[in-house]
Amino acid sequence: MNEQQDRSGEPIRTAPTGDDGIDFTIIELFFFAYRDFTSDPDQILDTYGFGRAHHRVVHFVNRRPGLTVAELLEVLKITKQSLARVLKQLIDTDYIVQVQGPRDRRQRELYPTAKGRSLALALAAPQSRRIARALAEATPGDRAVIETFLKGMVNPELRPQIEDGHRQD
Amino acid sequence: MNEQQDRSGEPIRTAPTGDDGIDFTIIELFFFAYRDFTSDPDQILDTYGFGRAHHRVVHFVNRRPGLTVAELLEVLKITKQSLARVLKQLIDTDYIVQVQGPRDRRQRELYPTAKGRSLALALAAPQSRRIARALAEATPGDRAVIETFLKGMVNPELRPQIEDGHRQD
DNA sequence: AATTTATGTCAACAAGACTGACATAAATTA
DNA sequence: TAATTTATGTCAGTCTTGTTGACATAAATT
Repeated sequence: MNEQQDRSGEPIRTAPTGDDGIDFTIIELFFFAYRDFTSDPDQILDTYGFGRAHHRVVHFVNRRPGLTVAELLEVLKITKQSLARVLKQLIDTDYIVQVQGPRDRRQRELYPTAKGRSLALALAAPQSRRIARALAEATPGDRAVIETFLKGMVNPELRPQIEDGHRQD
Repeated sequence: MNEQQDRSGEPIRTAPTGDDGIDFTIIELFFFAYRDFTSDPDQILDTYGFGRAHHRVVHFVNRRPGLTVAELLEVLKITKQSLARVLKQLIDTDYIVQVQGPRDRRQRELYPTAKGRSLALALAAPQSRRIARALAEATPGDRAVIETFLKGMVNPELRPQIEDGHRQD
């Protein structure tokens, strides 16, 4: 907050130099990469009348079969009202089923049906292909670098949640 | 579309095995990484009464000062009506100025003001810090691996557009 | 002079997030 | 047992950011 307005409104005609120490290259690559990464499943979802929100739900229910509504909300970091609409649709159309929790009967465990599993895989397939293409020339060591980088981008508190070991208790 | 419903509705209680060849690990890491990556600027934007759409506009106008409305639409891949709302706000509040195109006077070249440059840097700073943290243990070679990976995730047609050389014509 | 192009604007709509309020059943606590 | 808390569901309204379609204007091109 320094080189601010004198009497301002003046257009700045030069691009940021890099003296500011901002990593614009990766910031921008990350934006474009993620946008295209999500565009593959978006196209498929369209043909089902579903949106990105449905995708997320189907994805996590498939990855962690039996998670409860509360756990799903925790992972997605959305409100239950937001979840309710899409979850209801997915249940009504037999992609997901609810099972009353065995220990705690207030809980609803969420499971994919065969149809739901199938959809989840269909949505993941082009994303996985895109990743494979991006890794085509990479060595196994490169893969580890990328995973470490991506994990390092996640908020530290959330990292335990995303470990591959999230299913054994 | 095969292992579909018999009389279905049956919950599938097992997680996908990996036999399907889907790269769930990176798919999921990418989701969490991007979400947290965008959460930093989102918080700042809130205090300005701006949203993510404003961020994108401010970012690209700063990165490519003097781009035209049509070029901005092309980069963002949104409609002009979507852009209009947020661009108008940014112009009205003196973050961005329009300059009549010198060659073609129908065009509007977009430039940041000092205020706009300053906002763009403020929004990019925490993202850049997050990236630096994620790269903390990485070697210079690792950085190249990550850039190559991210670029490989972008649709091939768009890659020329995002090259660092996008400013010289 | 007629047409095309770059931009702007009006209106309506949709997805997916939000808040706040209230309902129900089951578990927990006093 | 009675009271409270918890897990889930639902109703209603709002906001941001995307969409389509239609039309207006000025400048460039044919």
